Amino acid sequence: MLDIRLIRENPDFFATETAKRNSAVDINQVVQLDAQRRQKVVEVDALKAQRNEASKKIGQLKKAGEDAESAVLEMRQVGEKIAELDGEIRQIAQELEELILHIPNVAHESVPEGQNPEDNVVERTWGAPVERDFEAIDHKTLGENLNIFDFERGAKISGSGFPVYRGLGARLERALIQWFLDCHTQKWGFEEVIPPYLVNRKSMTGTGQLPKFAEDMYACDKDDDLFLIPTAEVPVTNFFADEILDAKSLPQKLCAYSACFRREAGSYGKDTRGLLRLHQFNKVEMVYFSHPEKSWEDHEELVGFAEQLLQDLGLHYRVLNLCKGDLGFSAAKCYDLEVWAPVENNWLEVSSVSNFVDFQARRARIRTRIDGKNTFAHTLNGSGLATPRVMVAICDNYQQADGSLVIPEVLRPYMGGLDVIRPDK
RNA sequence: GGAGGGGUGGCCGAGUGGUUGAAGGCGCACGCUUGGAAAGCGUGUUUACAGCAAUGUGACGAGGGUUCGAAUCCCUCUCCCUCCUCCA
Repeated sequence: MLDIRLIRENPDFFATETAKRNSAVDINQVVQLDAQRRQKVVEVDALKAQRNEASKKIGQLKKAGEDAESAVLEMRQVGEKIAELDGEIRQIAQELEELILHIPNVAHESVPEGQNPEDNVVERTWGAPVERDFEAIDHKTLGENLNIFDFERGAKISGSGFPVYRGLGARLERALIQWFLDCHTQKWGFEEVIPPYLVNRKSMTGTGQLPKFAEDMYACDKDDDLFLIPTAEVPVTNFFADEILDAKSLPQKLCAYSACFRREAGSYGKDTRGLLRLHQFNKVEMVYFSHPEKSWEDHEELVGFAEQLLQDLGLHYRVLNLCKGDLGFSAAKCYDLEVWAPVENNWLEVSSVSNFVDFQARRARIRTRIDGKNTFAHTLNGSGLATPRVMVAICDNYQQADGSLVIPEVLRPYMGGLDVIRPDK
């Protein structure tokens, strides 16, 4: 959520910047509603001041046993006027809030201009494509041959987009998750949390999934008003909602494994093969609660952690600085990490590392006290990492001519020392 | 699911219709005291909105109602605790 005071001071800037991010919200209307609301507040505050004073006098009169009837009658009328104005203010405020909740964040100055994915800027590339002398097969075929994925049974149980990992595939998936978590907690100082997978409406609004993106989420029965999390970002960022964090404790670094659930409405038929786009997948998420003056440094550090994972896996990847038009709703800046999948002949997004500055913090009321003043903290997060496309990249890069799959070295301790998965197993 | 109890400031805790934004305590900050510290003493210490400011208004889990006036009375919801029931 943007600061209404800033919008009020510089409406043109916000109109231009939010338009670049495909916002449909009319900033003019926002400014007008805000002015209306404030004008009525001033009006009603004056009436309330009058009433408070009169009430005090009435109390004194009654205590002294004197007649206060005329003042009571007069105040009854003032009370009615106050109720009327309060109602109008509430309605305007609601309308205003609804609009503001739909306005995207404003991008940082280092974010490239642009509307399309082609306008994203490649910041750097690491590694190089594998070289080999045989025709590699796609991960779906490879995985089914090796009996490590079962897409048909997943579809039977739940539908397409719900894969089953089986046997050594299940173990490999678990190895990835555990190795990710161990890096975060043992090497980089994150505290691990295991959050709820169902969250309430307030939490979904706090991180910016609601109200705008309701159709992207699985929702439970209306009576419960609970939503399946699309990412651990939601429960973990809301961990400190409504709290005031000690500035000395920042950045607070939390990480979490969770299953993630996404309806992927509107992307039917896109990347449907195998593990490329799923309704349920596994991800380890990193979340930072940062000092407002340090969040940009922290953002670079965070993307570094995600990159380190890919480097340790020996996977060729690139880092994109997303342009304004491609940036997620809540982010002020976002790096996407894309891993090279040679069989797909494509770059696959495996991580998004975002700085939301105070956008989520204002919605979720996550604050910190700086020089005696309460200020919104900055929130950041990054995938570290989402497993499915990493698994695709491993399949694409680590398969051998005989149809076996070599286990990346860092994962072998988590596989009981196993170094290769063979078709006969 | 049934019965009961409770949500007040950073924390504990008083307060059942009228200068109570809130006693008292703890904690914290600053000052005095000290060679230094502790103790002691003094002062200060919630937050949002409007305003250049003085100041005004709102907020005692949330929302609604009664009243000239609500932390205090009524209704709905929510969360926590205890007991019973049920269950991995």
